Amino acid sequence: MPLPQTEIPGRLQMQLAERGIRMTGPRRAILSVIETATKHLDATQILRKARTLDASVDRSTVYRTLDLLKRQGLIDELDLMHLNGEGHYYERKLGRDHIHMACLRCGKITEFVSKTFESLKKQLERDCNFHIVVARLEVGGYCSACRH
Amino acid sequence: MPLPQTEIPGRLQMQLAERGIRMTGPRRAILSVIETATKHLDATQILRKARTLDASVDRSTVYRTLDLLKRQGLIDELDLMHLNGEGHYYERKLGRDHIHMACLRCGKITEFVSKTFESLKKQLERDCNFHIVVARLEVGGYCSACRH
DNA sequence: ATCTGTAATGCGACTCAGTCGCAACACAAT
DNA sequence: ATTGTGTTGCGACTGAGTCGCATTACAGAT
Ligand SMILES: [Mn+2]
Ligand SMILES: [Mn+2]
Ligand SMILES: [Zn+2]
Ligand SMILES: [Zn+2]
Repeated sequence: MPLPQTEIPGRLQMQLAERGIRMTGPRRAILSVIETATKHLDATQILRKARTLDASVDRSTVYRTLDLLKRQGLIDELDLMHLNGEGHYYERKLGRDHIHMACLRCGKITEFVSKTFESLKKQLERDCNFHIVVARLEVGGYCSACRH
Repeated sequence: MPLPQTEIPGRLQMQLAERGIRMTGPRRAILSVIETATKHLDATQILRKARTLDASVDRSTVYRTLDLLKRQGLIDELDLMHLNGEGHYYERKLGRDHIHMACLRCGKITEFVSKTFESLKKQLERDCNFHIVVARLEVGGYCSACRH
C-alpha cells in the first residue's frame, strides 16, 4: 500500500456513518480488515480475517459489503493481472490514485504514483467529455529483479 | 475497435505460422472470429460465432486458444469494468495501445489513443526499471450523453 | 427503556466462468 | 503412408460471485 499509516483506524466506519449508512458487527469486522490490510486482499482472505474478529461473518456479507464500498467509492477493485486465479483484489481508495505493476515471473506487485497519470486522466475528461469515477491502470511485465 | 480495416484477414493465422504454431480447424474458426470482430467479445460470444464456422468447436478449445493468443501477445484481455457479469473481453492487439472508457450508466465503451499514455508507459519503464509486457488502462464513469 | 420499520444478515442453493485429465484425433514433417 | 506430438472434445470439476428468503439487529421515534 502506498499510504503512510497516519490513518486513524475507524475512518472507513466514520465515512459510512457520515453518509447515514447503518453500522453492524459484521460490517465493522470487514471494514477493520480492509483498513488494517498491509497488502491487497481478495474476498476469501477478507472473509477469513474478518471471521477472526466476528466468527459469524458470512461470505455473502463480505461480497455485499465490498459492493457497498465500491458504490460509495471507498475502495478500488483490482485484477492484478489475474496472476492467481480469476478473483479480484481490494484496497482502500485514498486521495491519489496509483498504478499497479505485476511481475509475470515472481508475482511481485509494485505501486507507483505518477503526475503524468493525473494529467492523462484530466486530458481524458477534457478530450472525451467523460466524467471519470474510477481509473485503473494495471501493468504486467518483468520487475527489476526478474527482467532478462 | 480503433483500427482501420486495412488489415488482411488471416493475419493472425500468419503470425502463429511464423512462430511455428500448428494450425487446426477450430483454431482457424476462432482466429477468424477475433479478426473480424467489430466489438469486444467475451469467450461465450467467441464460441457461439466460431461454431457457425466449425460446429464442433468446444468451449475449452476457445479458452485454450485465448490463452495461447495471450501468451503470444496477440490479443488483450479486458474487464470493461465488469459491467455485465464477471467475464472477460478480448480484442486483437495492434501497434498502438488504447484506453477503454466504460459508461456506468449506458454501458457504452469508448476507446482513446493518447500520446500521454505512451509517455506514461515509458516513464514507468524508466523510473521503476520495469519491463512492460501489457498495460491496461480502464476507466469507469459517465459518457458525454450520460453525465449530469 | 421499549417499540418498530427497515436494512442487513446467514444460510443454502444456484449460476457462470474458467480449468483439467484423459482418451481420441489430426496436423505436419519425414 | 507413417509417426510423434500437439490439439481436441468431452465431461467432470473448481471457485467466484449471486440470489431469495426467513430471521435478526440496528437506530430513530416514542
Ligand atoms: Mn477481472
Ligand atoms: Mn478496444
Ligand atoms: Zn519479478
Ligand atoms: Zn453513457
